[in-house]
Amino acid sequence: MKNVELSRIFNEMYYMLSTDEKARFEALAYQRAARSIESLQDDISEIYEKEGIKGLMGIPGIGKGLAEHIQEYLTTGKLNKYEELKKKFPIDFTEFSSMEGFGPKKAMILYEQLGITNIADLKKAAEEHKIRNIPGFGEKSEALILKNISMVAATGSRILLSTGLNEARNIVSYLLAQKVVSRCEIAGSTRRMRETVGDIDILVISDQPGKVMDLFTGYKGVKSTVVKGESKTTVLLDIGTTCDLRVIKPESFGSAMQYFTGSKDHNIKVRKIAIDHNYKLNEYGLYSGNENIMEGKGEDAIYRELGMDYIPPEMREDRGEIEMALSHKIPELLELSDIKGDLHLHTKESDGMNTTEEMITAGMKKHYDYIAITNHSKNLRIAHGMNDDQFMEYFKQIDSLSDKYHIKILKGAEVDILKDGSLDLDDNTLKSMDVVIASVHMDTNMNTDEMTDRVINAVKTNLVNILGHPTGRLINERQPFQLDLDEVAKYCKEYKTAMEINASPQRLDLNDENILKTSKHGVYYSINTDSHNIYGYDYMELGVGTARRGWLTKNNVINTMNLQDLIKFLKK
DNA sequence: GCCGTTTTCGGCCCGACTGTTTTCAGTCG
Repeated sequence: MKNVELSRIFNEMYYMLSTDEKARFEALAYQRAARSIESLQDDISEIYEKEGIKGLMGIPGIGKGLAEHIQEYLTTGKLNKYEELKKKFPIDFTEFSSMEGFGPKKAMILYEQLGITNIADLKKAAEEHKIRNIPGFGEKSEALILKNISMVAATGSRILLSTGLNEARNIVSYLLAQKVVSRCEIAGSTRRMRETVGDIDILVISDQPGKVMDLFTGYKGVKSTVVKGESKTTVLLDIGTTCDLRVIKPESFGSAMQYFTGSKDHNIKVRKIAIDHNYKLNEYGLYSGNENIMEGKGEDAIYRELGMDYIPPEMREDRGEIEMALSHKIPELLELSDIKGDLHLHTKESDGMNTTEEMITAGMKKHYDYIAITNHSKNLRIAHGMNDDQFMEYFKQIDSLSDKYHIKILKGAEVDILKDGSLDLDDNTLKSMDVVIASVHMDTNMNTDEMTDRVINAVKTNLVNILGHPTGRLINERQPFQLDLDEVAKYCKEYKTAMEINASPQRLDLNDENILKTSKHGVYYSINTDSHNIYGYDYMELGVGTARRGWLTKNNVINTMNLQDLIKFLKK
């Protein structure tokens, strides 16, 4: 996959071009292209092979010029313009970009004056006090450079949504408990339920901004303070991400929520629509001349005033939702409260931590109508997978528990899809179950054709109700399998196999992009937590958030059905 | 370099914070 390389190269070209004021818009074009390619799910070389230059130009932010650059890189392995720029600026901009407060202009000045090309050089020069004498720099910026270099080590990559969401909620509770804020809300990518969080955004209303900021920087999870002002303060948290707190005036709260929820691309487009309506939209309000016509109103009023449907935060990524809102076609998205059961759970019998009864009791606390116990099959020895006899024996135990609890317990398995696409248990065993999840766990290094055939063969057994974590990816840890999801989705639709939206924090698989892609085929989904203990049930909200990012309504999701309809669906 | 219901040129979001300045440039989101 050349996507990562290309987005890194374009990003570096953005920095190099940014050093020249005349080229700043060209630079921005490279940055947009880098972001676009980074978020692209499909392999860019495949797009080029299938559709050529035209296909590349279909990617947002890629025009003729950049498409030709991509073509050059894909066919020759090099990009001339990049090599030329690199000769002129032998600076490691990619490394510098991980450093706060140090952009292309400063990097350029220090390269010209001191020959600094990377963070190690920069650290040495700062320690030797060579930077304070450069015009435009001083003692403070020298100290800040050293501080920010030490923070590069402390700040990891983007953290998982579950981590960010928990910490954001902790901070909100902490601030509300201090009685100096009258309102406190999470914004940013956490509110949009992005699978990873780069920084946490929190907005408050308070008439004592100074006090709020003092309390905030004193929060127990704060490692250090990055910037501190009356309206905005940024801290670095122990969990390895930064958190911005903004104090907002009550009359601007709605527009601030809209503004700071983002995404950036979504906001830029909404703001252009505001301009078309002769308004000016910013974080303080929607202005007609000098009058804020949104004063005191919620963010939904902004969308309505611009002739749009309200757009739920999870959809705000500029992936077509603005056009949908303008034509009043925003779907009624699935809600957490629509979920009537969890269909992927493990117990002590395979690799779970809790007993069957403990898992049942925990499921009842969620007020579910049904749950499915789905332990691993024998192929997965490391997870104590069970063989046919063990499953049949175990199901007797479940039957004996069924009368004791007022919740339907569905008997199932998470059966391995073996290398050739066959399933790891006898057909008769599988036929006796209420729910069969089939997943790939081993032999994952196959090419696209092999893996696609393997998964399709499993679906074609007509014994599979749910395709478990379809791409196998682990966020920040493991790449997805090479798999043609369009082909797989077609067969899932034909054989009434739901695709799983696995809600475990490090999986979220299918992800939003893949849901958008596969839902075109009219396929069903099942949102499951894959819980290995009683606490795992809480991850359902992450799965629902991901489904909402994929624009799903409750009609697409089988575990919103009542028990009767679900059983009918599972019988095919 | 991209883009288009202002469409092949002329725009490209805009305000807060910081440090080095004495009125502003750089960076960030």
